Amino acid sequence: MDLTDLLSGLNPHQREAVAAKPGHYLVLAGAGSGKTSVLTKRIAYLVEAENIWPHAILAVTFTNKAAAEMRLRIEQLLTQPHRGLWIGTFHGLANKLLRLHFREAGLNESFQILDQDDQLRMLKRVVAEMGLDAERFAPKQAMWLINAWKDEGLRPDAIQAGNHRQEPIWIDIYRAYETACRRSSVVDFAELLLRCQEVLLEHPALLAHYQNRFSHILVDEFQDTNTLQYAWIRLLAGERAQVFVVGDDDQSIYSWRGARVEHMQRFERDFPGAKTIKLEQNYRSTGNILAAANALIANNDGRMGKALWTDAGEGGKINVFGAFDDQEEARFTVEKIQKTSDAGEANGDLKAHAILYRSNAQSRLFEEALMQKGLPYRVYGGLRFFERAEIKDALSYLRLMQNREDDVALERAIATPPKGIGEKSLESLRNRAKSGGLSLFAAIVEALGSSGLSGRAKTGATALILMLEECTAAAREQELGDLIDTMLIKSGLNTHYQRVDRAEEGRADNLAELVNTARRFTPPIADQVPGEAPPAEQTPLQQFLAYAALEAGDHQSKPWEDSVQLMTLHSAKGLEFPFVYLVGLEEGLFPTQRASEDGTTALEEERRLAYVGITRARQVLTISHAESRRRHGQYQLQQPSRFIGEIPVNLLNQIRPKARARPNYSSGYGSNYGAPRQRYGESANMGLKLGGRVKHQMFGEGLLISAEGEGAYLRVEVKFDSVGMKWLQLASAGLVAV
DNA sequence: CAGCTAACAGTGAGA
DNA sequence: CTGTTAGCTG
Repeated sequence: MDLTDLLSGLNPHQREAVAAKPGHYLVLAGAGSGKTSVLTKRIAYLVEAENIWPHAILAVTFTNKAAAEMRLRIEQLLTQPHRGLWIGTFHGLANKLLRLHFREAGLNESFQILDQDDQLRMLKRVVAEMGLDAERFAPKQAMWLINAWKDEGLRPDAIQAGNHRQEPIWIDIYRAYETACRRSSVVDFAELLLRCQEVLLEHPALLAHYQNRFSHILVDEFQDTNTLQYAWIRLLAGERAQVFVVGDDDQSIYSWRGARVEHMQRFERDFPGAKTIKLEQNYRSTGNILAAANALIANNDGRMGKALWTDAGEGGKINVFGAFDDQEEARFTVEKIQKTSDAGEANGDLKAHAILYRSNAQSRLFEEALMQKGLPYRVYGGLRFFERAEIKDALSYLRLMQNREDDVALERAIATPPKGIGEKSLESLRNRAKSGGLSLFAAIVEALGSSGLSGRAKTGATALILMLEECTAAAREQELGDLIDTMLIKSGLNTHYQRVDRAEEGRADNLAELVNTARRFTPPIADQVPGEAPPAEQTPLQQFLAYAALEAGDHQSKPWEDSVQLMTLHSAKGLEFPFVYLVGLEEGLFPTQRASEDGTTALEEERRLAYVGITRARQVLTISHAESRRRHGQYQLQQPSRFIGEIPVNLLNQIRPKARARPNYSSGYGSNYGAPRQRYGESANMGLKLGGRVKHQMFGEGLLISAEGEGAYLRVEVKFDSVGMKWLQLASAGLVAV
């Protein structure tokens, strides 16, 4: 592709970013502003116009999906082969580096990657082996702490040096976990990055090599980088590389995962001479939707500042529907989808509709309503292919073929299919391993030699060892797919899951699908840089295992189908839909109770989440809330979310359920002469105010605690001096202010 | 070892 | 209320 093609069709700001002069750049890219396009064209521009060698470019993303998309688009843009160009996720690239330099990193050549489930199992064992009470020292919390520490780049000793508020025992758990991982030759996700960082710091020659190699580093979704990832970028960049990052501080919704939006503000300081380019023209949504998004996010402090605009016209207003309860909300939403779809507005296209909610639990009612109407739908979330139990069982055997020391895999293999090695035998084996500082596998071998196992367990253990030997031998002769097939038969997994498989679970099918996936699997091509030693050969099995760990597969089991899309706001980030239904906008739900209690920072992240939700919509945005909702089994009265109130009323189109007279809550503005400007959800309150004293004919005097609902439905909670808390229907309670 | 029952928790999820 | 898990029983 030639240069003019590359730059044509770009707006001035996009062009400025794509064809930027040498230097560091922070591209502040609003939702729908053509961010991915700018990033990929920047890379193409560097190669085609600036004659930068592809192998001098490093592009980092957070998800495999983003990396794959970028790779594809670059292939289309470049005229020359892009071999040597490193595009990948932080973890994928760290894995690549560690495989190349496993010796320097102090790792076994066939080290395996632990996913979250493996990590938790590992920690359960560590906590148990330390003789700690798993109630008080919950492995889950240990996992959370350890990951948070690693994300901050902290090893156990460094934590002790600094000040932290955790009991020292957690650090001991961290230390014991590290020992266990080292003994098993396994690394968790955070470890990939941390170890990578350390190996570069400890080997100046290696660091210099990569700093020399990469003259250009590009980062996508920069607002999501955690401390370690940012440090990694700075380290690799060194003094020489030009760094080009793209992000949106208003879409930072992962602080709970360690992401630090502050990196955006720090960028100009840490990378001297860095320039900021703002992309504010939006190519996705109508004007009203953008106006709503801008108004909402303006309530956050400390933003870098950015306002989306479009030349595409205003579009319709934002629909707001206040349902009587959660079921009505679901019914309404589904009916609206059906109507829109039938009316041809959406071309009968169901996948043009997305129902977005704050938490996964909310999907149920919508699923039920969709099912009732016979509309196909797809729910994002849940287990992914490589996370399914039967797949993880199979992967455990494969991991053992590569690395017998992999204790997590071995425990899993011992458990399924059952081998007569019960909890008692396992316990003695674990003890043997612990006291001897051995891996579990070594402990089994030793126990067999010294007749440390009883009859049935002995038979099972011998069979397992033999089976692994046979499979390992087969691995030398067979193709990956056949090899997995062989393993599934020899391990008894096939028979086991054919027997255990219940209708609809399709576990046996999944195992067959694993074989298919392996047959289709093409290992990534090792990029050989001219004048450098070829990278060490990895077996296809090893590469497949790394792939399975790093790319857990699609979230939904059913493939492509025209269906309504259901997902959380978090997983909607980066997507867009013509028709978006933002549901459950209620205080306590969105923003969550927790966020409201935690204060401004947490609330602002919720607001950014709402901003992400609004900006997913291309044509029509419908927001809904229910006045009453079943939560944890009981009906609770809900107030509309403050976020609805933050959208100017003139952008809203109030929808009222038919056949039921309902108060008109947004018309207070104007008709209610002299009243203070009303926000959505507020209503006149007969001189009563929250926190004030009130009097009831029967209950006497009390304190007005809270109010929910609207107009005729307005209910108040009063703490009476004599009878305690009561909920009252304001219209009929006859309360008077004292 | 598998299947059942009781107890419990209940925000989000990338690699 | 519901889905998950730990622990017990057959």
